Amino acid sequence: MDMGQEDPSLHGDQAGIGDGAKAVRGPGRRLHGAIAHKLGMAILSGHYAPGDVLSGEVAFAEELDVSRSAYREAIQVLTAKGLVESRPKAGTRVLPRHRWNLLDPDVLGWAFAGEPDIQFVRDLFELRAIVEPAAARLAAQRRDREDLRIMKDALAAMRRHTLATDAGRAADRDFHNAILHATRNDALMVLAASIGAAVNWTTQYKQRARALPRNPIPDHVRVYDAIAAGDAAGAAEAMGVLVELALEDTASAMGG
Amino acid sequence: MDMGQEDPSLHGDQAGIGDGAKAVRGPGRRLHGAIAHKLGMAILSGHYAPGDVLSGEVAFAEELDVSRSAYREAIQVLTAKGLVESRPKAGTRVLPRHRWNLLDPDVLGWAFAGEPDIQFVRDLFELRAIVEPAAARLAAQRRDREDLRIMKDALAAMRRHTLATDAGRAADRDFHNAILHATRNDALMVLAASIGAAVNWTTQYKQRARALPRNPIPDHVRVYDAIAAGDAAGAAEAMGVLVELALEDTASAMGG
DNA sequence: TTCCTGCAATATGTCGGAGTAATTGGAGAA
DNA sequence: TTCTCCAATTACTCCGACATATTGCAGGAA
Repeated sequence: MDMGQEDPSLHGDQAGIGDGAKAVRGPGRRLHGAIAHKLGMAILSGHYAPGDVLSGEVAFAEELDVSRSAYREAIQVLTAKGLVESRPKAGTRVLPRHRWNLLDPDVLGWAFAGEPDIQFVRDLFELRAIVEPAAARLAAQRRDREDLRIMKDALAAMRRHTLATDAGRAADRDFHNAILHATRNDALMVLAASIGAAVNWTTQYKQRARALPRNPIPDHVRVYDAIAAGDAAGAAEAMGVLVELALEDTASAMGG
Repeated sequence: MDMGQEDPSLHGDQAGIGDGAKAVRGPGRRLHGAIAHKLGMAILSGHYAPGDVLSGEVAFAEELDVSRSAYREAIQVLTAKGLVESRPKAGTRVLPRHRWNLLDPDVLGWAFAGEPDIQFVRDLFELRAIVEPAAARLAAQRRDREDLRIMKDALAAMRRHTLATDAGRAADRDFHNAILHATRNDALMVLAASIGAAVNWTTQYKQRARALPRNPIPDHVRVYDAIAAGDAAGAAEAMGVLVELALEDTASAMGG
């Protein structure tokens, strides 16, 4: 998924997408992947609107200074994610938004790479507020001893490092992932992991905007205790509180 | 799982992925799309297991009787959906299941193309049972007059045609889509639409397995009435009943 | 022996050009 | 005006060559 680590140098957002393509290409990232990344961000950021055509294969590939092969492979990636559609004689057009695979990890990453759309962030939090408490409920019913051990360890790590550090945020992810794993539901795991990764990206904003407004540990402990006790309703409610808090913090940090 | 190396001499109707590629290619479907479709189904059906390598670009492309370009574009599609990963010198390997974008519409389609995995179907229904009632709750709070009109029309069409006909099923989809649209949440819309499309695919089994075990219209009406009345809790509960019923029908039809 | 360094083999990645197929839009006829 | 057909444009496919990166082995040092 690779949520980004975008190259700050490409923020020169002139009229043309052209040139600078190779500058985006990080180590280990293939050329067509870089092109897809660039075009995906350009579409998600609104630089290209639905209905716009990406002027001809040859012209565009030449403008980006890459071969048609690399350009076409990038387009296949975008097509696979429902962002564009190519037809002979018509060119490749940006599809209407409702065709986009908004829950695709890469698409989410592109959406949050630039200035994320406020409404979309709210939608995601709303979905999270639906899914995560339900996940906690299932986890409370299905967790085993091993699940609880992992959660406990993650909680301890969170206490040690706090959410201000990378290690602390990693522990936070581990905790939530352990809950998802305890649901024994692959679809739920994939969904929550995608949303969580994208939304946690906004946590960086939150941390940057102001000091931690509240100690999140007690809320996490409450979730853990409910899951450990097998209290389904309690786990769902405690997790609901957690998501609600995250929403408030993010909203205030983004000026909502 | 050893599908990788095949003796090129046996060109009969072996279980190999090779040949027949062009036969799959329907009108309007591009060659690389057909390849991706074929390989995607082969992976989702377990023909290739996670960790298996798709033996060399050149060899595989030749086996499929397509050019390397077409094969590579297909691989990019699968890569974009998290099914495989290609590295120089190492080949393209099937990724572990937790990396797959299970909620991608195409991936869902491939998963349900053959014999869908029972556990996965249950996971999806569980997720549906979480998401759809929540969607109905939001719809009850946010619907406008236009939304209600569309739902009403769809309901009338369902009554006329019944779920045994294509027109009836289309009306059913319209009804549920109208509810999703009324939530004003794009992420929720995309998610529920994907799951619904995949799960409704199993409806075909259901219809084939036995006659409609129960008239679904009254349950739909109950959902509509609650949404129209702005009764959030009632809408969620009524929708929960609807999903539960669909689960029971599908489970019994699949030999659960 | 064990570990590290460097070289070479191999498969993926990228390139550019040639040829095919399909859709579109207009010319021409009814 | 409407329909049919043709031709131009564009994406699609194929091919052969080169670039690049990773792997694994060979050889030397500790």
